[in-house]
Amino acid sequence: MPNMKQIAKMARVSLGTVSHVLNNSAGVREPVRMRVLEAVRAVGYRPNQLARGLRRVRTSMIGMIIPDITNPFFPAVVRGAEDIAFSNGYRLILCNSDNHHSKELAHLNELRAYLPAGLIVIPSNFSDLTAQTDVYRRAGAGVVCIDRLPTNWSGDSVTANNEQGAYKATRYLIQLGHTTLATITGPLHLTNATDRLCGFKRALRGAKLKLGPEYVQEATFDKNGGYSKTAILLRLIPRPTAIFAANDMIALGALLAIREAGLRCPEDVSLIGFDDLDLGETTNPSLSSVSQSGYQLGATAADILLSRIKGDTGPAKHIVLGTSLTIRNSAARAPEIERSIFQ
Amino acid sequence: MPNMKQIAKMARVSLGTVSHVLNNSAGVREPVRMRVLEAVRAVGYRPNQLARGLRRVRTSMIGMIIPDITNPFFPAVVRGAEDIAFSNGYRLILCNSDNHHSKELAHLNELRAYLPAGLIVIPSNFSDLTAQTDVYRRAGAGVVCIDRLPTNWSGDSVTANNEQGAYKATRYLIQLGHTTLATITGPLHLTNATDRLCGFKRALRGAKLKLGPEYVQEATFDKNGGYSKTAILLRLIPRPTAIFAANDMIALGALLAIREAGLRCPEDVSLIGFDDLDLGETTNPSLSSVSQSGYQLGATAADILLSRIKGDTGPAKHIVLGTSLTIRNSAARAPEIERSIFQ
DNA sequence: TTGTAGGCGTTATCAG
DNA sequence: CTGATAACGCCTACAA
Repeated sequence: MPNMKQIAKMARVSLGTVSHVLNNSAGVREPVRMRVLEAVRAVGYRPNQLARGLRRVRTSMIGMIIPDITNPFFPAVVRGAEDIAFSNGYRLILCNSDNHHSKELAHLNELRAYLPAGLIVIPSNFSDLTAQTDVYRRAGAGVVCIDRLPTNWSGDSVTANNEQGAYKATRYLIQLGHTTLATITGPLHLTNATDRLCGFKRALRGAKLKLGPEYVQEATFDKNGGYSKTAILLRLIPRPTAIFAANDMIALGALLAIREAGLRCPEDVSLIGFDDLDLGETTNPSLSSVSQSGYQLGATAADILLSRIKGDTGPAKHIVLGTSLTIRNSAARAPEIERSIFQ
Repeated sequence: MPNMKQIAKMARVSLGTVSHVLNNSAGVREPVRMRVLEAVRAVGYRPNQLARGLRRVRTSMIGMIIPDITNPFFPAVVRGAEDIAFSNGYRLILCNSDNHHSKELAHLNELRAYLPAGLIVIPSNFSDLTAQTDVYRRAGAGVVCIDRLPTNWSGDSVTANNEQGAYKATRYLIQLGHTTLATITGPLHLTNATDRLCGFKRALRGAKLKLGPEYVQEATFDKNGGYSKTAILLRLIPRPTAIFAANDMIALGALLAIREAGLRCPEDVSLIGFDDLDLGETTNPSLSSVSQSGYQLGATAADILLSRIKGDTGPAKHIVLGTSLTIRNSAARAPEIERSIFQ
């Protein structure tokens, strides 16, 4: 690996001059500048990022901590962040927390040793991000929290408008004539789960519909969670004719449970998910879902982080991205009986 | 950020001693050792990875270059690699090449500046990895190539047994009574695509079945590719009664095309994919597919890389992972007519 | 067994 | 505008 000294010798200038042309840190005479650039090109020289980082006390790396890249919603988020980071000369160090706060903490601690310019994190369950990233903020590194927020988070954040998305979905179900609704929420210590529940409830209130607490089931954000809670919901009397699932994985499990109970979706039970994952297009029936852009989530977070890195010290930004309803075939008009009896 | 000097002062020893206990590079008396460790714990000291890397001319980072994290097969690969890397103290720098060799090259060049201990790469289309990673190998960094191999690759590699997987799938279709088969391959400059085609052909030869070249369609590894090529296949006379798709995304497109042609899967056309993605469980009909473990692919690559980093200088390893057939509902016995006419 | 000092490749400060 | 020179934090001969 060539280094600055060699470039300096080739260009017959001093070490300092090379540094100056590389960083535009001083006006260097054009002919000299060209000589240096020529040498750089000739040997394919690249500044050693370790030496640079050591000296500047900051690298061009961004730590990204997510629960699990294997969860179908997160790859797009990572991709969005990587695209923006890459095109600005930053690289992503990817870490999986498995939704476990102790693993998240381990990553947080070990990442510090690389002096990253900043962090983008989707907090784990029971994350104590606010306290744990204090070291970073004190060191001048930005921390952007996305998708869901830990309690007391007051730093930069990017989230989808979960409340609004859930509201849209629920209102759509109501407009289809459903009056006995149910929802399967995510873990309610996660803000995105509670926000979606709020949206669901607001739509119900708006339609003056009431429902007992047993029609709200809390589950993990996965297929199993959706499956087991749906089984419970389908045994209730009156049986719900429409279910709002807090994400598509839950909806997938719900679909399975509906089928196993000998019922049909959407004829007997309508279903709407959240996230609008690709797999929703190919299920049977295809899944109606609240659409949010994971890519945008990641890209926006990277944008904010870069602005912080460039020196923006303004107040915390809280970006909330819009959602839209993708209508496919998993929700239909309420069964006749329901409509005639209750309306 | 505390540094070694502070630890040395706290433990009342010299800087060198601290380094020795941290690296076990010299026998340090137990009481002194304890004093140092105590100080380390007290302030949460972590060796600065940049300084360490600069000095050692090698970091604990592994560069991972993949086509696109958004492709549903790759997250598992990344996860497998990350798990093994993490538990050995290594971190992953993730890069997306978008299957473009120039972007791959850019990543290759820029990653060098971080002095990664090694590289794990899924080569892009028309990759010239062999030449481009020469610098790395000369610098003593390992490079492991996975999933598909560029031409002339002679270094470490981990791939699935694509030929065998395709053979199993095709033989299964033949055993179901199909005699007019077709396949949609991936881009044939990719080794995994050609290997799968070879397996398909071997099974045909084994059953003494012949088929014209128009029954082999080359497509990109995605839904669109599968859709358009299936449309072509379905217009052939005699129409194929079974299609082996080189991956699940292609199969998904095929499913769509079959449905649009007014045909039923599997009654009119049987279908088998490759990769066994999660989404295959929820399609209608659910997708039979050749199963390969992306996680294992990534984890094995990381294992090999770590052994190289630890000094293994043995001959290149070529690990080939097994495949299995996951049977669901997209393939059925050949239609009666076909069986009676041709058998 | 412990301590000392040089240098890894940069950047930044400060003379000239 | 250009060129020495001193850190940055760590590792490793080598000396004690």
